[in-house]
Amino acid sequence: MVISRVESAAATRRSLLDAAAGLLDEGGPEAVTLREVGARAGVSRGAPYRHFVDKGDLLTAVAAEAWDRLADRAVELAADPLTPAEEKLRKMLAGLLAVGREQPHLYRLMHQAPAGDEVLRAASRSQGPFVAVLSDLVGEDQAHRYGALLLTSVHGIIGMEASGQLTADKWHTDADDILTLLTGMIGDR
Amino acid sequence: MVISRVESAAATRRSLLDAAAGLLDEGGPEAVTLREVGARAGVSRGAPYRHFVDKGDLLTAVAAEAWDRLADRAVELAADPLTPAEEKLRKMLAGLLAVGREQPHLYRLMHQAPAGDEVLRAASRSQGPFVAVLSDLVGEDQAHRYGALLLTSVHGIIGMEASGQLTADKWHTDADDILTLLTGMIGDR
DNA sequence: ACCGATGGGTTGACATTGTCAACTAGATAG
DNA sequence: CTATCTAGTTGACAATGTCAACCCATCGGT
Repeated sequence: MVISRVESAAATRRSLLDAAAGLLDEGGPEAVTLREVGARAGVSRGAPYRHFVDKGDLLTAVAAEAWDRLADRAVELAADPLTPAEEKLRKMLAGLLAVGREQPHLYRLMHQAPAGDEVLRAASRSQGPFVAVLSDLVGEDQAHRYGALLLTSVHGIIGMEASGQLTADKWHTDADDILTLLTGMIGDR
Repeated sequence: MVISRVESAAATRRSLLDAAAGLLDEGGPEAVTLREVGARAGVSRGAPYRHFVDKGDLLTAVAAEAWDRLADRAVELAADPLTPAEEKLRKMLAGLLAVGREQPHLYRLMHQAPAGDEVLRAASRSQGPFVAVLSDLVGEDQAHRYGALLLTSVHGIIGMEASGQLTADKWHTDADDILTLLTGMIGDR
């Protein structure tokens, strides 16, 4: 197999993104240095500048890809005719929760303020399927409102859990309990 | 007025904290360099090390002070016998929202994960009055659950608002609307 | 088959920054 | 009055993001 120039360049770009994401997961934002990213990708410290305008641009791309993965799963889920709407909703929210818990640094990066255009577009892509599922549950006219309520709530749960402010001993509750409380209140509508 | 050595040291510490908070507000985390903090406080770049173990410790102190200010207001509010419970609740949540909107960098710092002991203690101090107010509204047995729900929701609203993901044109709603939706649902209990 | 151009990659260099060690000097205790 | 303590300063150093100059393999046109 012969690799063309553009193919090898694309491969390097992929390696850089993976290296940055890996370092972020393992050591947090501090651990993501362009030198280490380059080394892990098998190139030198200056190579990233051939693919990203600066470090921030690289991190933006990492965040956008993470949002895209979530959006892909949301689209996939929404299109599935077999699973009931409630389960779709639960799985979508669980996907967010999973990222927040298993890749907290990546999750923080995805919400870094203010998000660039690329990130916002990727993040918005999951809105369609999300609202569609909610329409089946609470009606089309209220879907957006409840969607916003659910998303912000889950985001808040993840954030406060990560910072150690939401603990079972202090609040006599936990993330799952809050979510059932919330979805229960919505279900009553 | 004669100033003793400890008094001047305490004054320097105050200046350092104010300088760091000011730089954070004005230019974000990037703008907070120990050299600039020192300059703004009228001392040199090494002076902060006489009051804080390192840069992180200084920022932790800034965050803890911000939480303490909120807690002071919460205690004050809860003790006021004139205002009704609903208004107390609204004002407490509004206080959080105000910090998130007017001092977004400070707000992010306050939730930086994982929070140190000092920050957690300061943040927890407002829990008592907050839950107390909620007890008047939803009963003592449910106060903690609804408290956690409200806090996480507000936190999520602030975060998604700050990152530009919660906009009126995308969700046909806004922070206030979500909050009234939420408090309305709670009021029905 | 040659050749100039293009663009990915490397390396040297520099400014910024956090941090430490050695040092100074003014206040304080005895 | 002296010894001590300690807030504060300064020089130095390593790490890091970034730019400029350079190298060279590939590719399109002739």
